[in-house]
Amino acid sequence: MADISDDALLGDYDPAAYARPSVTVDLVLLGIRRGRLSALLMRREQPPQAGRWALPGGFVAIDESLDAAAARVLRDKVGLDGAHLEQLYSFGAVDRNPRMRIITIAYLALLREEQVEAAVRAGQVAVAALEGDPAAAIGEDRAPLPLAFDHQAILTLARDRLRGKIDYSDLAFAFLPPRFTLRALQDVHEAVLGTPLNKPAFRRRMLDRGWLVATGLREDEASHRPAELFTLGGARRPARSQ
Amino acid sequence: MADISDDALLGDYDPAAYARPSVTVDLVLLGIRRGRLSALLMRREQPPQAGRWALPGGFVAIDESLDAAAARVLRDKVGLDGAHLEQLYSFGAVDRNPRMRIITIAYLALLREEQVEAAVRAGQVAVAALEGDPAAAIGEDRAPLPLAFDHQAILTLARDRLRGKIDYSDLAFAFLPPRFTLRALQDVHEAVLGTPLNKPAFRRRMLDRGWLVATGLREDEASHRPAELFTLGGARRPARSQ
DNA sequence: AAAATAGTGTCTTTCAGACAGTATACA
DNA sequence: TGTATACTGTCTGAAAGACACTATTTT
Repeated sequence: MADISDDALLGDYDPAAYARPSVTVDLVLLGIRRGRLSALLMRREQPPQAGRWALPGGFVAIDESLDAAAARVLRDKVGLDGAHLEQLYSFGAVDRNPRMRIITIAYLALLREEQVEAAVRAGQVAVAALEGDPAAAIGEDRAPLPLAFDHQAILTLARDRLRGKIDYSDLAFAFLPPRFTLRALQDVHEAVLGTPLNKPAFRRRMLDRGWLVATGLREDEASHRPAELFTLGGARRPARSQ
Repeated sequence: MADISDDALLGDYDPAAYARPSVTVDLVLLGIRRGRLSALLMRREQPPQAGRWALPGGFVAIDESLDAAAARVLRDKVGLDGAHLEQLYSFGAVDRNPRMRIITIAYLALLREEQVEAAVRAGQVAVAALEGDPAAAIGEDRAPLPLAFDHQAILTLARDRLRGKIDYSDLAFAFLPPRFTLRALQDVHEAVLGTPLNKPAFRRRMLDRGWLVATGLREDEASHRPAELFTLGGARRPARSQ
């Protein structure tokens, strides 16, 4: 290793002479399903770790950016387009994959309910609720899904990051259709945080923020007083960086 | 690219057959110097971008983790040990380095004043104050240092992340010696945020947090009433994830 | 009218900002 | 005693939690 530290970026050192790690992107696909924060996972059919559940991922090509690789995996492996995608964290433990050295850049992808259902119908992925600490993926039958590699740590970090940012960022809206009620917005916050919130305080906070635009329209299909529909509008700027 | 998306992580696909990006770590070394948030930079002596200023960095070896690579660069290139190191973000634009495809995982390194001075004395790095938006590196002569590659974007992100986390995390203490006064702690916050803070409110907040332990000792070398020295103690847990 | 949820008014508590005051060191 | 900074008491205003109340729709 000592050789590698010599002026690697400063001189005309040739890294081709050394073995390089492979680089992948992995996607943590999150959505709200039945009032719970849930993740989309793929079952591994091949070794290593066949039968375990994994984040959809793929190698980063030599001529594509990290963001482009994440968007490609979303499109080709999950069959979705246009979800909110943001980089989460990079994982590079030497033994995180037993076959070879792989460094992965994990991405957070936030899906609307309809996108979750579409991905499930396409049959590529399964949905699992995220519960506990560290976050476990709980299947429909309430049994935890065994996860491959270090993917439980990645899921846990994704959920914790989302929890940390939900209150001051516009991430919550990535889970919602263009028009939504304040109740639906609160449901998203509550699902992510895993705790109930005070209704008047929540409404005040959201409306005072100035991001929401009332449409004058109301939801239908309600067997009670319908709520007003809002859109995310105009001058929003996150109050803090991540 | 289509080939690469095929079951890359699921099958027994061989990534060795494809060209791989190189992977480096780059260190954003930050410290407080003369009341200003400042960064340590190295002057590039060789092309590409000779004469520009860059973050210290190095290739990630095949058998070392990302964190280990960052610690090695800190030790071998900067001559420091034991600074606070945390991963910041990964940069992977295809053309970020004109010579070859390099993906870099940027790390944030926070230094105490004595560490900044030691690194400068060792002669490997120069100090530059971070000002403006995007963050510019301002040298001793008030002239901005030209930065190499995408390192201005990395510096800006580092500063913004630090600003976002300083209030609810324990990052501020990484800039301080084991024993410090509340005034020194406030100076750190003010330097990072670039704005003055209310003294009574700051004291209340810090003390109510329960992280600080009064030592009963007082600073010396003051030509006025000496302040009490505190240490970072006991049960601290960040109020939020990043 | 009953049921159910939308939406609001208001009291209380908490906490930050402001500012003036007291305390304690050295010169 | 003067000066400089540490440290605190207290007022005010902004915002969150709690809770009860009114409003409006479907059945």
